[in-house]
Formats: sequence, C-alpha cells, structure tokens
Amino acid sequence: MSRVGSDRARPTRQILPLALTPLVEGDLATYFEGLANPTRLHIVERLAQVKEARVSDVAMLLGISQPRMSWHLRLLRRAGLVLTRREGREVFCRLDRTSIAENLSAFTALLAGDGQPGLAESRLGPAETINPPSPRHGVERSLPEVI
Amino acid sequence: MSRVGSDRARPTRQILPLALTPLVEGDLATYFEGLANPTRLHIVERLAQVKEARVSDVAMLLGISQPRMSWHLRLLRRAGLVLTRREGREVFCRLDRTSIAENLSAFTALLAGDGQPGLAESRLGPAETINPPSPRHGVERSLPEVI
DNA sequence: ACCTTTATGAAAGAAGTCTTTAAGTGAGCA
DNA sequence: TGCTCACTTAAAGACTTCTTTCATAAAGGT
Repeated sequence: MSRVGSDRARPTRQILPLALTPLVEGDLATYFEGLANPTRLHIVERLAQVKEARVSDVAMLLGISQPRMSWHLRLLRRAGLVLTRREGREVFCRLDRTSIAENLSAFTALLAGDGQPGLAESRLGPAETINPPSPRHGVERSLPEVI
Repeated sequence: MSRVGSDRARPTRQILPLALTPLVEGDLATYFEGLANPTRLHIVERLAQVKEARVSDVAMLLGISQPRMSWHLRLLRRAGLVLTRREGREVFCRLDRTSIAENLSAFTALLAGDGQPGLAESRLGPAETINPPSPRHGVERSLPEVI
C-alpha cells in the first residue's frame, strides 16, 4: 500500500476527512498486514509463549538479523500486535493482547454481517438455499474475551 | 513471498517434505494475507452480509473492475476465505466459514502459547510482573464456534 | 572521555503486490 | 456456427514490501 511514515502513519485515515473514512477496513487491513508474514508470525508465536522478551533474544532465536528484527517489530507495533518498552540499554517486547482482542472481535463483528446489508436479498443467486433460513445465519459475536 | 502457481499453490508447503514443514505459520500467513488488503476486506464484508452473491455484482457494488475483482478473488480463495461456484455462465462466491473458523482458532491457539516454550522462563526481563501470575495468563481457546 | 553493547535508521536492490489493458475460456442463445 | 455475456488469465508497469549492509543513537561500564 502506501504508508511509509514513522510508525503510526496509516494510509487511508490520514488523507480522507474523518467523517468519510471507512475506518474498520483500513485499520483491520493494517492489523492483518502485521500477521501476513511468516517471520512476523514467528515473532508473535514466540512472544505468546514467553510474555516478554528482549528484542535481540527473539532475533537470535529466530535466526534473523538485528535490522530485520527491527523492521518487523515496527510493522508489528503499527498493526497493534506488539508493545515495546525500554529498560536501560535493552528493549523488551510483548504482545499487545488488548489491541489484538479488539481487532479480532472487530473482525468477527464484520463476519457477523454488522452494517447495512448492501445488496441484500434482492441480489441473491437463483439457487439460494445453501444455508437454512436464520436471521443472520452464521458467525457469532463470541470471542470478546479473547485476551 | 513467492506463490504464483494456479491458485492453490502454497510456497512453503509445496517444497519441504511434509514432516518438516512449519505448517502453522505458513498457512496462517497465507490466510492473513487474504485479509491484509482493504479491497479484499470489503469483499469479505459484503459476503458476510449477503451469504452469496454474483462476482460481478460485488465488483460493481464496490466499484472495482472485473479483472481486479478476479485477482482478489483468487487470493481470497487461496487464503481459504472464499468459495466460488459456477452456475451457468455466472459465478457465485461466498465465505468459506468453515475454513475461516479453523484458521482463526489456529491463530488463537498460537496466541495461547501452544507449542514448546522456546526461550521460556530463563529469558524473561528483570521487571517481570506486568501480568498477574496465571498458568498461561491471557488468550483463551474460545471461539471454535465462530462460523 | 573512551569503549562496548544493543537498538534503530537509511539506502539500495531484489522480490512481491496490485492495477490496468488485452486476450482467452465456458456457457447460453440465435 | 457464430455471437454475446460473465469470468478468468496473461502481460506489463507502478508501487510496496522485504532484506542486507552500513551508519547512527542510546545506555552503561571502564
């Protein structure tokens, strides 16, 4: 996409006036971008097992260089997946479980079909009986306690 | 990444022998890649509201060209987010809610710290009392019913 | 002050994503 | 058979992401 700023820069949000921004999709896309890479998923996996760890320890354990670790850490922070904290000359990172939970439940809300139905019933295919008739059939808003 | 094959091609899985593949990270990264783009999130959002819809209807509603729709549909299929079905000369698409739920719970399992602890307790930071002491503190394996 | 350790930043190049235009495929209809 | 509709695929180019190498900053020990 476009964002190149210094960490908290978001593409869509930054340009459009607040009232017109899609909001949800922009933020969620940034969030999932943080997870859309094997290296970053490895980092997340490690941090999930260990609560908090020194940046260089994680880098060494995953066998990646220091600048590379730093790059991915930046994306992870921007995505709201990881928090970092300086202590002396070391930096510790850990999962931002609150933000993670918020984004996940925003996503499940999206899956549940929240928002205006758009091309609702009128634009359904001919053979339209795949799912049994239920007001909003599938996804449920369970999971808000995923932290 | 690398995958360019004809839709179901996955990078890591395809090359390494089955027993040695990282599995989780590779698949999850592909899955999240499908969600890491505003256009695709819009498609997913629409499909969540409507169960099933003609490809061209979704494209028109989102104001994107047909090839562009097709491109994103391919990534969505590869990510296990969307299923398509041909009927006559029209193609209908819908969310693959089973696959979505599987991937989401794989992710929450990862967040819960499943797998060997790696650099576990020995590598924790000095001021280590951010979270109250609980066996595996945060994320819970709730959500398997997210379809 | 100097030196060491650790983290971040910048630049450059390879690789990947995304979009458009144009061509190809499959299914229905004349 | 030919024509049209509804999609998919190919090719090319613009733009991003990712990685490496080199340089800078920040903190602490000597």
